[in-house]
Amino acid sequence: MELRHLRYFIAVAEELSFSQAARRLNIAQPPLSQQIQDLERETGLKLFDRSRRKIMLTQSGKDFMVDARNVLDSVAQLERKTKLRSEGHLGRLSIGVNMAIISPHFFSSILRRFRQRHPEIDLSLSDYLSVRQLEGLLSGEIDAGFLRLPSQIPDLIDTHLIKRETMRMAVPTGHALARKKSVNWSELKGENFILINPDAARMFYEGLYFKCRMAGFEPKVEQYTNNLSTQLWMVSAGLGIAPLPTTPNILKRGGVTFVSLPADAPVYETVMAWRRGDLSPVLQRFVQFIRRGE
Amino acid sequence: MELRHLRYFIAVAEELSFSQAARRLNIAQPPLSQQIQDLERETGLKLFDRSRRKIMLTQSGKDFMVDARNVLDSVAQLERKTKLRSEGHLGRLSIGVNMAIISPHFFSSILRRFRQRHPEIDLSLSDYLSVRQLEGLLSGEIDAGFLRLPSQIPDLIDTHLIKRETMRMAVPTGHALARKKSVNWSELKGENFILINPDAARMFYEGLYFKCRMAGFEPKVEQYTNNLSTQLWMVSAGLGIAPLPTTPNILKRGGVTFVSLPADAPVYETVMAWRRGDLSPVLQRFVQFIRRGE
DNA sequence: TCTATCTATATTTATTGAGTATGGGAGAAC
DNA sequence: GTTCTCCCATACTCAATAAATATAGATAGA
Repeated sequence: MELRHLRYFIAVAEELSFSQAARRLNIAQPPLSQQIQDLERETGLKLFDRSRRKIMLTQSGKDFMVDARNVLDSVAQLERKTKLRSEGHLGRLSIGVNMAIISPHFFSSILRRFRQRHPEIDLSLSDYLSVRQLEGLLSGEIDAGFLRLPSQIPDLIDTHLIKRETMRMAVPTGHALARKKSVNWSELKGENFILINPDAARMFYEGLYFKCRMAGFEPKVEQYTNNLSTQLWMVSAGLGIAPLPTTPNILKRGGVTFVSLPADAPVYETVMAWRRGDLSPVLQRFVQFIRRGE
Repeated sequence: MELRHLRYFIAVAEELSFSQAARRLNIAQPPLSQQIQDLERETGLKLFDRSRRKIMLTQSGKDFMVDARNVLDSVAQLERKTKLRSEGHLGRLSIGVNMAIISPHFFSSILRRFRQRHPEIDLSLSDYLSVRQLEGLLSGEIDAGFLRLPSQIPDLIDTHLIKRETMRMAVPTGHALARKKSVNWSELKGENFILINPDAARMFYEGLYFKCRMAGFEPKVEQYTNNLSTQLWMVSAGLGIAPLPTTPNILKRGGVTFVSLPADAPVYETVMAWRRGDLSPVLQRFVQFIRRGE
């Protein structure tokens, strides 16, 4: 039994005429008669009563029509949903985001508008560190990620720049450096550095280490922390200084002063990343949506 | 999109191997690859990830599989129900019955056993007079009827004999004829006949009229009634005599005596009737069921 | 590096669905 | 009653396409 049989049957059942149905189906009448006969033979049911001039559905025919319609409806739904899927209007999208580096306002605004535009796309969010997101992308766990770009990034990842920030130094307000607008690399010699845990962020400090070494010293790390908040708290407590991007989320804090670094300071790049060559229509939509800044 | 595409797709998705799926489908591997490619082109979706040795379903593929299964399930259900229908195990059967002439015990016993044997067949019952049932059969209102056979029956009706009864005469107990075991036709001359309304039963009295005329008189009709009960009541009240079948449902009644008629008395034939050539599998089952006396 | 295995491509074959021509039967028109 | 018309069925041909065969390319494992 093929869909053709069911489509032809429904046409004849609705028109109650072979020739009329054939016209509607854009085929000649004889093959239509043939197919219906094949169907009747295959099902073992007499579907039509052709004894009179105007053909009639038998009871078997009426019963069969209910189930046949059911099949054709499910096919129509399959085709409808398939079209939506292929156009990226329907599907699922798993997004990773490092909430420590993305403005919640910016991010929720994006998601709100995207959900509004594409209500049929299921979004699932995960708060992951940047490195974890890259793993997640490669393993297929997430489809897109908002993360801070490490110095070198896998060849299999494509990115779109969201924000580019230069590095500044957070110093305790009472500290000698706090009185200056900007400092040279060499002036940082001997200072205690408070850095984010190297597991999560080592790669982000590579540029810093390089500059310091060029200036003739090795940065002295006083303490590693897990997050920006603790990092800033430690600075304000006078435990040391911390390199930070221009606009961290937790910006204002008593006892902390931000000092500019030379123009060749490392940059923080916040990007949206996804698997290079991932053709998922939903992802395409999302990337396009972000790229256009909608 | 054809069912073939979906069936092939499901096979590959389940086996996660083209060659394995091809073996299962009893086709060669190249046409299977072809069909899947056609499907991917038609849907605009990349359904499989063939980049590695072991192929994988893409997310689109997984989503598509849900709906494809849905379609194939509805087809399977159609085929299952169609098979049951063609074998007469599933369907509807509209039955007419003249409860005045059918033993309720006999009839309900039949229906109970048939329903037990064929729980998927919907039975609908209508209590109709015999003539009305014949109309109902011809119009398609009912599919089978239990009725008393008129003298001549349409050519388009097939019947199966349920019960054959000879005619007896019900007379008031005090009546002169009541003392006799049997009476001749000529002895009925001058008697008042109480008959069932001719609209419903005229044809059943044709044989009686014929015999009376042969015996040289025209039956004198005292009264027409609607049902056997009234008919018997009138006899017991002494208003006249009434021709009745051997075993009417309301048999015993005070003041009424049954007297035999000659051997050539008309017979009452209770039959099951259906449209000649009606191939409805459910009806076939029912007819067979009754014929076999199951 | 070689082999085995799996999928894709190219080409041929066979099946079958659709088209054309025609016949028969049932109402409708005359 | 006869003819006409419309509609479905049958017989046969043609064309589209699914499947088969042969083969190439790729990848993992020996």
